[in-house]
Amino acid sequence: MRQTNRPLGRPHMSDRKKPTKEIILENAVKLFLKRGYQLVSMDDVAKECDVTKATVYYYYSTKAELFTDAMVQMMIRISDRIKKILSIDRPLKDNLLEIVKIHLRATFDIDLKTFIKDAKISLTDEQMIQMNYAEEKMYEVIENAIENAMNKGEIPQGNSKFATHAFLAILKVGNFRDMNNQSIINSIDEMANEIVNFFWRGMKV
Amino acid sequence: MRQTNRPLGRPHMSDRKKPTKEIILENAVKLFLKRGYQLVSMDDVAKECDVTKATVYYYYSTKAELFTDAMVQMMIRISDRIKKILSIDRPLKDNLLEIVKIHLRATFDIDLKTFIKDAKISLTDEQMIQMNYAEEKMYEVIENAIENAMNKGEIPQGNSKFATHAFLAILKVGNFRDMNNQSIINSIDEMANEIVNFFWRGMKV
Amino acid sequence: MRQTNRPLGRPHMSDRKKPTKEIILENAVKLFLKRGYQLVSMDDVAKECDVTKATVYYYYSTKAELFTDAMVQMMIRISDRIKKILSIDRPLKDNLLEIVKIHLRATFDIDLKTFIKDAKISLTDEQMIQMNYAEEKMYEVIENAIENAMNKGEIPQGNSKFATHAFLAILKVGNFRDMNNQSIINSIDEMANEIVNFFWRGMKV
Amino acid sequence: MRQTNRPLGRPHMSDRKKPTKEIILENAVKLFLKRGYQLVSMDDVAKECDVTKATVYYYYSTKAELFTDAMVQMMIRISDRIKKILSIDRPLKDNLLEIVKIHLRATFDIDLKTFIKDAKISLTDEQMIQMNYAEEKMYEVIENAIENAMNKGEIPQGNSKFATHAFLAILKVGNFRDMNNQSIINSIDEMANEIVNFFWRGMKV
DNA sequence: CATGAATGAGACTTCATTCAT
DNA sequence: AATGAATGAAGTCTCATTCAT
Repeated sequence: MRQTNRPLGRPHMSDRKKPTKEIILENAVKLFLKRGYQLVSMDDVAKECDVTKATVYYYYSTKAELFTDAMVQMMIRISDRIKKILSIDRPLKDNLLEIVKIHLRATFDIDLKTFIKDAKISLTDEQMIQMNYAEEKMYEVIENAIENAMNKGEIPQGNSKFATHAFLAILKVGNFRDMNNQSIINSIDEMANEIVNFFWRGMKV
Repeated sequence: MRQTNRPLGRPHMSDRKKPTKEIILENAVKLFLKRGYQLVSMDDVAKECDVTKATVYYYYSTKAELFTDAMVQMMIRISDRIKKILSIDRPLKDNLLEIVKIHLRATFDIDLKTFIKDAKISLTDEQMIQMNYAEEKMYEVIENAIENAMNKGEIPQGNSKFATHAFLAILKVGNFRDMNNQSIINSIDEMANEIVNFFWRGMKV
Repeated sequence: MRQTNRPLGRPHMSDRKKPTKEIILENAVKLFLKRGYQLVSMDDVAKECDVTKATVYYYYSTKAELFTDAMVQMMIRISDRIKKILSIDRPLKDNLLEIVKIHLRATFDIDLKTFIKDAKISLTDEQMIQMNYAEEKMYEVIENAIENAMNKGEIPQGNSKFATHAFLAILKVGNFRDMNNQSIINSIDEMANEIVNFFWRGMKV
Repeated sequence: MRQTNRPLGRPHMSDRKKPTKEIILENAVKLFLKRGYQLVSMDDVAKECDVTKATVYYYYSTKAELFTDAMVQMMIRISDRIKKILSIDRPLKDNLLEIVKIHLRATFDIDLKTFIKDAKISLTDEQMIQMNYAEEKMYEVIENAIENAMNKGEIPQGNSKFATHAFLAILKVGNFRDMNNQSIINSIDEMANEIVNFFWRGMKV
């Protein structure tokens, strides 16, 4: 007779322990996004993962490397999400609206440039290149969609790079909170509309 | 710590011109803007001012206090500059263009929110309030100008707060640099025009 | 006609400002007794006196000197008080009882030796000698009274130095407070009696 | 900071015998007893143990924690020693005499209250509680022995707490040294006798 | 694969003291 | 007589990193 209580067959995904390296990376992403490079110590990461600092160093030989990996991985994930939305075949404006809404619902909002500057002195050139590359890729996804729309005549021809960054910039208006932690417009849907409409009007001749 | 053999005590009044406190504040602003809160040590500030750390502490009893004072002072200076430009009696669009041009010529560009988050855990509530207040004042200057223009019919009535932050957001597109440190549009004047036009179109019905 | 509101005659004692040096000394005594040598800074003393640190240094060229003066002055005051009580012509036991009661009512209780050790490394030999001298004088007052009583036959002949220190030691039992800040005996009078009786019995053959 | 060029990381296990934590605690006890809380720096402790400051912090995350642990451990050791002596089955007076002799031979003598006050502002409530608890336990050992003797009729019934603290107080007379570092009674045995006899007489009706 | 132990460098802060006015 | 400004030395604590096991 079987003695153990383990169910028959392959264990559920959740039962199998995730590789430690992944655990570390995920927690690192979370912590870095919340507090920034300087305010996260390797000890913090270790504690969050329930391993020792030495274990973190076993997988990532410097904090800068962990940061780079964490950021790149995050940017890739963001790129993928955006790409997925933009691949839906409907007017660009609808897709952008969707992106804005998702962004507004997300809990974090950082300014990549200021954010990375915090880590810059610790990063090697190679690491900077990796991050920059991932960053550009992220922008390209949107840029391509805009160029597409321009070619299709959805929006007038123009500087797609400028458009991309203008879009990303206005996106952040949605994250603004005043002294009393109040947003400019309370409803997320209304805010999203306002943002996309503003952008859309800006793009027109 | 300083290595020179400058004697203890107060130096002859004659050889210093500006009050030490001012010198410290100015250098602090400069350093904080360049590197952010965490990456500037009180020693850095002291060295930059050619005084000892203890002297810095004589005037500012904590780093957080120095930071707060530095930021508030900077925001007040920015407010004043913007106010001065906006007080010129000509179409708002022209004034905004001027602001954009000046901003693009300035060397620094920081994201206030991300920037302050870096210092947040060290700041007292009182200090946060001071900074928030100075920040709001800064926004109000632009907001008032926009409301004015709305009332005059220069631009359609609308959410002036949203407009203000949209303007400040797009402003930053001008500071974007890609992997190769290239701006999206090379000429400052062209970029300024693009930015203001984009904003202006976005504001229209 | 007189214009001022100052009353005729010599001004009240309170109106005349006490010499700064005295103010400093008094506050120093107070602070040192409360916190000990190390935990009182010259700044603390200055603040307490509403003068600047430099003023304190004007009168006392080092912290050690201020401490020494403060302690000596305090010990002299204590000697005087004890002397006054002991000079009353009644049984020694009654006088001791009075001393105990007064001591128990006082707010401070320090162990001189431990207390001075805290300052020792900063004190010059000369300063140590001054303090030791004042300390011995303090003990002598009691010692003399005990010797007197021995000569008068009030108590048996014996080692008067031992007796003095035994008395001072048991005195401190009255200051003991347990974890919950409770004294061993609640009523001061009862405690004083217990102490003196214990001492008195101890002195008997 | 240590100047030697000892390589980073953990040294070979072989060349160290006692666990580092123990070494640190022992040296801390020694130093704190000699100089008190304020006058012992973490660097002092580190140097005494021939490790770096960082190592001390590896085991004790604050100076207050190290102090607390050191004091508690010391009080426990004292309790144990006293308990051992008092457990010998002979007249209480003989046991007390033994305790006094051992105490007089020991090199240190501190006033716990004054001693702890020096550290108090740095201690957490929890740490104060730990120390108070250890202190009370120490007193209880003697108190119990006294109560026992009272029950056996060796000494008259009375306030055992008062008796305990009276004993500990007179004990300190033996540690008194005058200006010239002279004890009141030169021979330790004589002094011990004098002390115990004084206490014993004091206890009698 | 993972960890416990150790370290060097550097951060913030305090403080007794000095000196020109 | 009093003070504001400045300093050097030291103290507590943090942290990225290393290494033997």
